[in-house]
Amino acid sequence: MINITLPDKSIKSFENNPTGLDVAKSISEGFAQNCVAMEQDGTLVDLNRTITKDSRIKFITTRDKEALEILRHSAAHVMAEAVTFLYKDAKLTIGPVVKDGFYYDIDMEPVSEDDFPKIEAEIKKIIKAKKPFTRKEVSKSEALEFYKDEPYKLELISDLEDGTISFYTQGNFTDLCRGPHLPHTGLIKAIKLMKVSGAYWRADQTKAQLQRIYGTAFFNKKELNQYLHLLEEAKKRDHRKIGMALDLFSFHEEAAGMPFFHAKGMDIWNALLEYWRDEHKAAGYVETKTPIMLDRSLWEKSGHWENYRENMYTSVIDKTEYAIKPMNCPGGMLLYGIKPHSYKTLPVRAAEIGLVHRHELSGVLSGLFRVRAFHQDDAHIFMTPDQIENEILGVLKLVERIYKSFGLEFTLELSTRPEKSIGTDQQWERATNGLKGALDTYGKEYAINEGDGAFYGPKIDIHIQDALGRTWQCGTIQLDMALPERFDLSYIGKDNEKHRPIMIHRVIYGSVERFLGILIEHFAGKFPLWMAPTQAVLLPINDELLPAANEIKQMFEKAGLRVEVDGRTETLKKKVREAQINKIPLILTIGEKEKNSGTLSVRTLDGKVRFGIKHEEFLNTVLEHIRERKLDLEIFKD
RNA sequence: GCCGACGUAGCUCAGGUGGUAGAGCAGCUGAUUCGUAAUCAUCAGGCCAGCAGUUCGAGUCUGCUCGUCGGCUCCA
Repeated sequence: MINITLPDKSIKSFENNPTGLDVAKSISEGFAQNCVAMEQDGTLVDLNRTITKDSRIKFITTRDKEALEILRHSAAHVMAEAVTFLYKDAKLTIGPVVKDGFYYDIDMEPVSEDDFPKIEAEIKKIIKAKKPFTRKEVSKSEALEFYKDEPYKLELISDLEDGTISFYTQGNFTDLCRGPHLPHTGLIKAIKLMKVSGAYWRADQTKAQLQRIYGTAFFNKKELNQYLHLLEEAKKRDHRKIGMALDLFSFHEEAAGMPFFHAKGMDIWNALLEYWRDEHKAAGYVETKTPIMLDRSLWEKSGHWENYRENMYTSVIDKTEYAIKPMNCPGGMLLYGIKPHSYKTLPVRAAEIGLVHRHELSGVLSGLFRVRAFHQDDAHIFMTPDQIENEILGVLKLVERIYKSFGLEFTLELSTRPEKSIGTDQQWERATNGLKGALDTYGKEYAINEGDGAFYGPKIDIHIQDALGRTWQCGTIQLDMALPERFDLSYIGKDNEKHRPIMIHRVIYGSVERFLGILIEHFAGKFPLWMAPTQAVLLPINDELLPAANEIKQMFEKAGLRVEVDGRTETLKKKVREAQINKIPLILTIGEKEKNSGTLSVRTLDGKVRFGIKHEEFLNTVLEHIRERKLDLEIFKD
């Protein structure tokens, strides 16, 4: 007699040892069909495992998050079967589940995406056959014997404990695997191979080059199509494409990884920084600027020469060695050090839009997202220990204001002391508690990454979520216990003694370049009015109206708008079309009627047209919209 | 840096197996003067990323360099 306890605390009893599937079926046939695995006393196992003792069972259905991982893991096995069937010499290595699907690293002849249809056809056959996955536990010696011709598997097995090794078989294909798996291959309703790339065995360049085949799988076609649609949407929004199309920036061979900003790109840039300065001034920051090239001795003092040398550009002039700054902090330390400080004048909040250069590996460069020269919206805050909590709280509030103003949601992560670190236990405790205290007071949920902090202090990372639901780490607040020490910074306390200030580095945009790239994709190039490079374009209906359009342009420019006139002798249709494609928020048409009545017809990017808007009304509405940095594209409401 | 793919007009792309380059859009010029997503015609535009090599002959084949794109963290 076996008693099964279900999550709702109900108990089901069975005469003979049931499988998980039997239990699921006893609930209902329909329910059983949606089950992919189960948790037996908290351990994830196969649904077709026989239950031999009283257990707590929780079923994993296709709706659970774990189910997708199991599905994709099974899909990886199916792909491996297909590949080994088609390529007899292929040697399997590992095939894990990743964020958007799965991959399998295989030692085989190079394949390309052209080979996918062939492999996918084989995969479809395997799925159609509804082959059951069966688990077999084997001894280490059995496993080694089974894989005597598979060097990678032998290496994997040799790292495993005897008694913990299991094989999974579907049809004629067996793979070393911890499991669990789907009941059978037929449950993989939607699978697609995505791409191939090279990868090294154990990510080691000295080892064999493997073929990494990426795929993804879902429980139904609809979800797969949604995922593919998202990828397409992301592709359309690619900031590199939009940046080119809207004439915002470019890259040149003469300076790989270092963006050139065009006039229109600079309009956005300036709008971003103007906003940033407004917020920082209001939050009690001062703005500073330090040189981009500093003497080697400074980098030795800061520790960068020792730890960051391979990423730094250097130059020798007059026998003196300089390094171009990869970070702003050492310069910031010098600024703090130029005069004595008192506890009365702390905290010091010194911001700097610092241009930094880092020699990133050539293969990792990617548009504005990964560059070699970029601006950090840095700030160094120097404070007394009892100011930590309040200062961090202040940064968190500023972060919230700024991200919210772009319509970006965000999440927080606290990273604590890593194994390799400097400082005393007491220092770390005080610093970490300061960050925690601020986070708790702030009140938003946060995750904790134990041991993920920098060697010089704990940190809070801020992840933003864009309009497509993708996440990016931009902001970070790092407490630094090393640099004040290395630069011997101090302040005079109430006791008239010298004390070491606490220092944090923090960025909110992170890299201005990268943040701009994220915003391009977030807004799909349709920037809110206050950021848009060209805010309004005037379209005279015929050449006679061109002088009138130019007059209005001058008036609007005086009022502070970025306005253009499209004075070409083209049809209105064409000029409207191009203005729409260029994503200009306000498309203003001027014909005889408008000229005579001092009005405009206003078309916004949503395609709506409003006629007969007086110049004054237009300016009032638009200037207010800009002043308040509103996000909606529908600028005029009915 | 490593692996793979790619690099042709300002942009998007065609150019089997080698025989000194083509389209659409953009641009110029002309006609059209037009009411909310493409008016018509004409013209011009290229050291085929760069450097070597094979060849009578290279956009096409080979090697190298530069650049771009996708990977290189996810451990059966």
